[in-house]
Amino acid sequence: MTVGIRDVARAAGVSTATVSRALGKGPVSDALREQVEAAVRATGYRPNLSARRLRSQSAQTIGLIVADIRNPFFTAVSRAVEDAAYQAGMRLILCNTGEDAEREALYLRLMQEERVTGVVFAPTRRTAERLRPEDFSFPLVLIDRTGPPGGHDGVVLDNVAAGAALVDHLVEQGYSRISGLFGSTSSTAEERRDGYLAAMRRHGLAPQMRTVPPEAEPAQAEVARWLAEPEVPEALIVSNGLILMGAVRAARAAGVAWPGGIALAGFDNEPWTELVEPGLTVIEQPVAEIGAQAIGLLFDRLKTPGQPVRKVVLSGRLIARGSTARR
Amino acid sequence: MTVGIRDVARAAGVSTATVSRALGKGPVSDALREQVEAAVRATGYRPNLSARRLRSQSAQTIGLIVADIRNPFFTAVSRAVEDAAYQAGMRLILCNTGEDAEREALYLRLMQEERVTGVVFAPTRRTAERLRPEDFSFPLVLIDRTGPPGGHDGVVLDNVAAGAALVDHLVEQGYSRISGLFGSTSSTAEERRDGYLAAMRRHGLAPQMRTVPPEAEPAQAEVARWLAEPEVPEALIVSNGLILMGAVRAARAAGVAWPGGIALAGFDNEPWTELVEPGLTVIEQPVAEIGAQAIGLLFDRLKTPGQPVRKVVLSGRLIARGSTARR
DNA sequence: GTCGTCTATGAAAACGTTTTCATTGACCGC
DNA sequence: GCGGTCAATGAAAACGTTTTCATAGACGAC
Repeated sequence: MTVGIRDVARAAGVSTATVSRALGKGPVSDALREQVEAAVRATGYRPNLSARRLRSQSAQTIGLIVADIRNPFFTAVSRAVEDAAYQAGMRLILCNTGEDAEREALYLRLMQEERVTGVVFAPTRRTAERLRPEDFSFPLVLIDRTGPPGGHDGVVLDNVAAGAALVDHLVEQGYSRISGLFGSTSSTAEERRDGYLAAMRRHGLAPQMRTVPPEAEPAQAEVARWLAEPEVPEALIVSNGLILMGAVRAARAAGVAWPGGIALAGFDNEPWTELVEPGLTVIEQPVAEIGAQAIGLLFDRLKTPGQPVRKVVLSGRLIARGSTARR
Repeated sequence: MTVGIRDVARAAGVSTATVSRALGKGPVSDALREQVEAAVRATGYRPNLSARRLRSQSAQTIGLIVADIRNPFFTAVSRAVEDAAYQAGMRLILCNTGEDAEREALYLRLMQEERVTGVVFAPTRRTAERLRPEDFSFPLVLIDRTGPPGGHDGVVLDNVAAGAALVDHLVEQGYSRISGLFGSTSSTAEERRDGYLAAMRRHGLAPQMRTVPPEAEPAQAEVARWLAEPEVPEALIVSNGLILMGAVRAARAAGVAWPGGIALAGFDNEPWTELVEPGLTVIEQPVAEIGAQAIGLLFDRLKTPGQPVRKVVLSGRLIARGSTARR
């Protein structure tokens, strides 16, 4: 039989109200608090969180919905969000959508049913467009991906600048036939593409772009096809870490070797990008900062709901390695 | 104002009991079910999961407690567990302990308070030893790490065999001065070490081992120190993917090059182990199978609680790559 | 000494569901 | 036609807490 607060109350010779107050922060005399704590130890009482949430109407829980936890970018951000949440005494529910709009809707509905305190969400472009604040009874903070302006608070990388920075770097290193391979589902990939495009125009170069589902396998297949065509680019910019991995595999399979092979640059400074020869040039994202800022925005909004919508834009950092060595 | 089941009932002109039955699988006439569904749509009703769990005494939730979600082994297992759980209509709570016994205790307590249906857990050795079934009101399935025999159901790799297989492989490739670097917190690392030891003895070779916290940085530091000593091993076997990464970094930093450098072999067939030259020899774990089996054991125990304790032992697969090329 | 204010405590209501129990009416076998 | 079984439904209890409201006593001001 499970032991409830009434069992503790009986054991301590007090009312359930007093037990509740002693365990929380209500006003209780030291003597009784002592008795209650002893009774809790004696009975092995564990509060029932469902009952507590139901009565107090506060879940002390935040939801985190990301595309794919296997993407190290999201793994890292999750850790930061988790740390910040637990610091604040909140629990975390983590969900993977696999970039699938249906599952996104499913999980958002779940969050409503859990009556969560707030949600941090990396939506696909399609979902981001239809996200209306009035549909949610909790604050929603978008990360990595952005919605229509003025909708929700958000934390994003300065993707346009980052995309342009990669082009500038490659031009500086002596490349001119620079192509781009971008993810098809997120606004983030679009912005990186916009940065790429703008920089290419600025340098008077002809852009050449393709689009692919943002995962390793499709990217590998696409790059393999590309490398088999007559006109192979001198350099390739890709829009995330998984696509970068696919590109490296395809290049390896096609026998491309460095130095002298096709130049490669991408996003996310994952550990392996340094280890794979000759080292991959990437834009490093401030992952911990992104997670921390997201929680910060969430708590701010809980405190002052009427506040104007804020978007925090963080800068990436270019890490140049051998894969973009001077031509 | 939040809309509850009584609002729906009023809108549909029925009792709350009928609404509950219509939404669940109770016996309701088609006409009323129709009315209720219309009322739900009209009111935008979303059930309150806390209330539902409280009354029905069933959380439909399973907990997953792992050491570190950044370890790709756990990332992969988590995905498998999550898929299986959602398939069965259960939600998942994911927790990171960072190999810290205190946080393990904290999260186990949390699981009690959430009144979860069951828990899948990768404990540190220290916690595994004190894990007593009678302390938990839900089934607990251990993965990757094992507890004292007969305590809890579990799914593990055949670590002894895997450790030995790496030694056999290296001997076959012509190595004899084979050292081992093992994680300090898990029973898994111990078993791999036992396999290493047994195989070394069987081959009449002198074992040489060190121990390190199972993360990349400490491993890198230890290997760097090791490489600076007068007696450098010909080959190094390490006990998990993070340690392997540390070892590779240290070797790179020390200017070790392949072929001819120190041979390296480890665990976990992560994507980058193939990409980093000359390819790393590893034991691949059946990660999806591990997750699926864990959920399977959990559900079996829920169905027949009295059942004897089962331990599923899965075999790893040796993937030979350039890092252990013939000497 | 009386009144008012404050603090600690207990009794009971409330949170939003599901489930039990009772009721109604329909249908069936005789 | 009558008792009996069955299905659908509603009223109300129950789940385990927190919170509101009331009460009793202690204390201070006058």
